[in-house]
Amino acid sequence: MTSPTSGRARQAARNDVTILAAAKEVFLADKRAPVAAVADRAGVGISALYRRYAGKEDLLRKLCHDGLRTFIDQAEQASAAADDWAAFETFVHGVVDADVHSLTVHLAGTFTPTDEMSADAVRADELASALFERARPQMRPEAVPADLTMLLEMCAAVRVPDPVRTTSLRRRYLAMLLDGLRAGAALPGPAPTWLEINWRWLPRPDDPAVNSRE
Amino acid sequence: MTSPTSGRARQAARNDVTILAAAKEVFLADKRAPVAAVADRAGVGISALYRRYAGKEDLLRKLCHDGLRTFIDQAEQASAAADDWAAFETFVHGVVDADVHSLTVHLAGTFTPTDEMSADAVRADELASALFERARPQMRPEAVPADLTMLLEMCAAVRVPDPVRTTSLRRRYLAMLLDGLRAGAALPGPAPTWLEINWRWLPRPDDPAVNSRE
DNA sequence: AAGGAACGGAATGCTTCGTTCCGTTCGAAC
DNA sequence: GTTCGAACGGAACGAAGCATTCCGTTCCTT
Repeated sequence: MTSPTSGRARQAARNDVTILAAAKEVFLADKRAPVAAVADRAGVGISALYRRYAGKEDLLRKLCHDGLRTFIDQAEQASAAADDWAAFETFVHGVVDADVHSLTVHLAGTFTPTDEMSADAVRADELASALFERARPQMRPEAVPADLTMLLEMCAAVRVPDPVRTTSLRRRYLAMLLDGLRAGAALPGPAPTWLEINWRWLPRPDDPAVNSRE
Repeated sequence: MTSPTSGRARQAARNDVTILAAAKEVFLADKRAPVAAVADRAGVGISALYRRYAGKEDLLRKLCHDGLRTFIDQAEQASAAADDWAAFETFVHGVVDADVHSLTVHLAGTFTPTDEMSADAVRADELASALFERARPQMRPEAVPADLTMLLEMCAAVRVPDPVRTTSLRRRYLAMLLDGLRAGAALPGPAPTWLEINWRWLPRPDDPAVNSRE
């Protein structure tokens, strides 16, 4: 009962992860993709999906929350490293490789977050900031934790049709960014504010011109 | 006749640029925005728009081509600088500030390009590569011209609701990227190929899972 | 005063998509 | 072997969104 090794229940359990994986792929490629695309990608019917989730928003929320948890896991694991810069680098690599940023940030605004998600978001922020602060002595002086979000955003923008190459290329440009984060002349302009970083999560002020709908 | 300073014709001429500017703003924020959003932003009716363009695709094409020409202009102007790195930096700054990259790359695939556009695209590529090669001696050895496209892509990913701040923040991260482009340890993985850079322009192979529809 | 270029915006028809519904399948229990 | 029902597949439905068209109005121009 707890672990059916065959039969219908087993297949259903397998579908649980298949659907989630398909959803991740599909919505990573296009956050406005139709639900049917997820079912197609998973090789199941639409009803298999609606049996598990109350609606599209529910699925999106689940996906995003999972991403947030992965983010937290990566941060906690990386925190164990003794070397400050190595801990930071391990963390960032983990987040970029898992494409967690797209999941948590690009999907923002497509659903209303639960209280638990908000709490996790705060915790994720704390962990990431702590990691950042540890590595900060080795960075240029104007760097702030909010920069991390933007760096991740920039890495997420690197995308080619082949997922493997996407990961590889992201590593390439992440290396450049981290080198750029460490040294060089003074950066122009003020650092990003908390509001600028988190605007996607804010309640929609019905400003169609400013709120990107992509 | 050639330059009416008042009256209806004058207003119409003004609308020409107003509509184009509105379209730029709107499609920059959301490449899948409805045509009506452009008219609203421009403060005109829909017919004012359809009087000027045969359809949405026509408008998109015009917008993208204008962006391409701006790109070429920036490259030609920057080429005049004597210092190789300064020329490259001026060029990149110009392109990033004008948000030309979004126009030319993010809009790719939303219309079928004209022959003239294709020719301009080749020319743009040549100019940019030439600028890149001039500055290359001051870069890390693995850097290739295709990296430039990716750097611009990454800068374009930096976006906050306020356009002014967006420009400012892009400058901030562009500075980091350029510092990262100049020195540091070896970059991981192979450089991007031409195909990886230009896949958005290729004819759609009807692969909904790979082709992002955003 | 007439004519018409330019326009505003409602109306139209089509496409896309989320969700529901119903008939089918097939492992499990007896 | 037969029955029961959880899990499905996928067509059908209805709501929205959107590109484009159409028609009545405005107001320069002559």
